[in-house]
Amino acid sequence: MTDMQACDATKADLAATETGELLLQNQVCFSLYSAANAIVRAYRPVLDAIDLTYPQYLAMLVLWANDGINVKDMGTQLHLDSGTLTPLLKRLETKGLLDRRRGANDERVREIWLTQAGKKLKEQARDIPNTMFCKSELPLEELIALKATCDKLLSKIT
Amino acid sequence: MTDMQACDATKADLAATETGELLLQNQVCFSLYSAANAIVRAYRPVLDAIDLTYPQYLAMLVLWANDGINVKDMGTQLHLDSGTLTPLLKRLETKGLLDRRRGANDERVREIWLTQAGKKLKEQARDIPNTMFCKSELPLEELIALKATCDKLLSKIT
DNA sequence: TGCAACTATATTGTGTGCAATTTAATTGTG
DNA sequence: CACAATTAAATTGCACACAATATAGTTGCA
Repeated sequence: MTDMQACDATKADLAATETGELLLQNQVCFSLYSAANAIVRAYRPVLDAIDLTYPQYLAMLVLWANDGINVKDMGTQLHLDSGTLTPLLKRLETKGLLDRRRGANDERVREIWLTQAGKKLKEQARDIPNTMFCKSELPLEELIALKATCDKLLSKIT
Repeated sequence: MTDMQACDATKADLAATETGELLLQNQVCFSLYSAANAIVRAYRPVLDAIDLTYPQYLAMLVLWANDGINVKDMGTQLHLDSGTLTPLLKRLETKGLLDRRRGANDERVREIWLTQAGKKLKEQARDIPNTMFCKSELPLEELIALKATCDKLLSKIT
């Protein structure tokens, strides 16, 4: 009743042939993909004020809550790997927001530490969540439900 | 009661200071962004079988329903611009799936026409929507609600 | 009709995402 | 203790997204 309920062959065949599953209009994933792109676009003017991209802002969120975290643990939180994070963190280092230090015990590990400028930026970011909330113009309950479904979907397909 | 309900200053201040809005765990947008990335990853092994990326697959969906569409109209449907679509369509042309013809009436317009191989690929893609539906392991109703909220969000922030 | 405004596409440059591979350091095991 | 297996980052290569700009081609209107 839970796992396979969605994969009943008869249901699936009916859906594919009669409701046009190969139409863009019927693709949940496309809606999610488009909404995610739109979110990054909507953040842009807001984040321009503090000279961050959206992924850079996410990395800063992690650091503001976990100063000194290493690349692997940041990657676990952000669902991103070193191929994405290493150059991103180098750019934030160039901006003077953080330092990338080798771990004292384990030379393989790269610890990411906020600079004073990096810590200070948190104050300027204080209003961003509410600004974006207002941009969405969606009821809080609907956003909460959206987050719950996205989190569930992520855990299922990862 | 509708537009500004979310932006009440007192509510917002409370939320920011007391519930930690600058925490990754409380970011709806981050969940959406991560789920969208995960979707592209989940499509990869499925689409490898027909040698398409996820954005290329979306472009093919548009073409299978609108053969001969131009770049601008495809961009409207996909919420993507020529900066993204021109190189993507060139890659699909190189694969032999489509032709890029100049419009007969208007030389500025680029019409995209499926080749025989491009049309034939639709048969091989027939099962993909259901395969992905099964991967998600989410009830149909929840996916429908997810799509509705994403579509609403997209229209609000665009 | 001339030509400025507009439109469709293409190009350039920057920053992701991510698979695959490489490099260097650490750990487990005989 | 040697050394294969493992691990953390970094690197490489490719394909997006998208802002900004460039290039043609078309249209409107004085």
